[in-house]
Amino acid sequence: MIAAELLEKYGAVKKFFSKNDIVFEERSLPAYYYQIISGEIKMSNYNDDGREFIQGIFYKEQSFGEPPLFLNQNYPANAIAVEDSEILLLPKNSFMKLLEENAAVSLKIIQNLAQRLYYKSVMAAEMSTQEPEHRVLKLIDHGIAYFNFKKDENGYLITFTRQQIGDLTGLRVETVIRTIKALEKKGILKIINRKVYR
Amino acid sequence: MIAAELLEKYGAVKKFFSKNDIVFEERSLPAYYYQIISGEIKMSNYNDDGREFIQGIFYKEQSFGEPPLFLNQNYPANAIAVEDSEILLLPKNSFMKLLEENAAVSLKIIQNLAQRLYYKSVMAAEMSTQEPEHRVLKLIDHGIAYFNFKKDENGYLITFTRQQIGDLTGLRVETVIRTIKALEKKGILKIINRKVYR
DNA sequence: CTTGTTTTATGATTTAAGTCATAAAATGAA
DNA sequence: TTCATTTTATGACTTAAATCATAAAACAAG
Repeated sequence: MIAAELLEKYGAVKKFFSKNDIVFEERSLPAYYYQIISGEIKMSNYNDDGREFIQGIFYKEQSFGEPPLFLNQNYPANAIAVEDSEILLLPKNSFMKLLEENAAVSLKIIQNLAQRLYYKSVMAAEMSTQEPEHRVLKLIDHGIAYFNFKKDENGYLITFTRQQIGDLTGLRVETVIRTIKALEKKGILKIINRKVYR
Repeated sequence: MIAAELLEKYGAVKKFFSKNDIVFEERSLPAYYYQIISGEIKMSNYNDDGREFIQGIFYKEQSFGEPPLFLNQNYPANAIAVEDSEILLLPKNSFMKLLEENAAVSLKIIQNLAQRLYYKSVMAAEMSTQEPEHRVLKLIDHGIAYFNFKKDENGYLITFTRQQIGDLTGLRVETVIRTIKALEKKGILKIINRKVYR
């Protein structure tokens, strides 16, 4: 996350996206640095038969879509507003200038990319083991650490839908539903009127 | 990749690893920046029942293991020499100093992390679609672009074993063997005395 | 308040990849 | 050169998750 004032100083503009609006599309070329002011953005792919895979979900103060921007490569996924969102857009050239002139920001970017790479590594290993219970739990535990899940008297409320969990772990909804029930039976999760707690 | 002279100027030392030597272990804390001079290093996880998942394979001039270094987190995987290798090791503090004093290096690091994140994103989407042919082909095509596969009159020679392809894609050897045969039958790959060409 | 859509839920069935067994080539070490 | 190990290969069988069908509850929009 880069301070909003700094981004604006270099010419970033605020843009509003309604729920389900497309921020950028797979295979298009990056032109901006994106940082969320408010709302929720998901990055996802659709495979040939329309099945979705969610690369990640991003919330306020988080940036997304930098890798292809730095590499001059096409986006490997779509970015879509999950709910009404405000995003700061900074054109690539201005962003690179900002980086050059503010050394501390580079380290922030590095740490952010490192964090995302770490998540991908952990999830990749987990997804390859093929055990739904493992996959779902790892995702949930990662979510607690890095998404904005809130804790109350029942534990952390997992704000992902079963469908989203499926799209993030490569499992089908039915499998996720059954897996979550199995985890509840084992006492690892709680289900309180359909909401999942950990 | 950072110039060897620059690394040495900051105190990097050359270390030799024999085939199958461990460079670092999962769950240990990072202490060095690693850059390969010669040889081949794989990063991989072993799940509860001993099954391996290869996060990546790295060759000369490439660095590996930076994300946990930047995050002060435990390594999520092991690094093992696939063959005899020489590696430059630079202690974390010196590495951070090098970064501070050499702005251009930060951008290199960013681009390198971006590249790896890009690969992970593409493979994650591919692995979740569950189609072995897709997974294997994506891996091979990525390998052609970023690993050192050599082209000859038959096309690019894929220097991964079936087992490695399996460990990189989350498939079993038998499935990889059958998948490669199927891809050959479709004319997408060539098999010339057991070697795979693309 | 009603209606359409999304989310959660469950049972029955299918299927593709995993597992198991076994072996021939190829490779490498002694 | 021989022997052990790794890699590639194939067939038979099993199994776990996907698929298909169907529905109730929850939620959102008009």
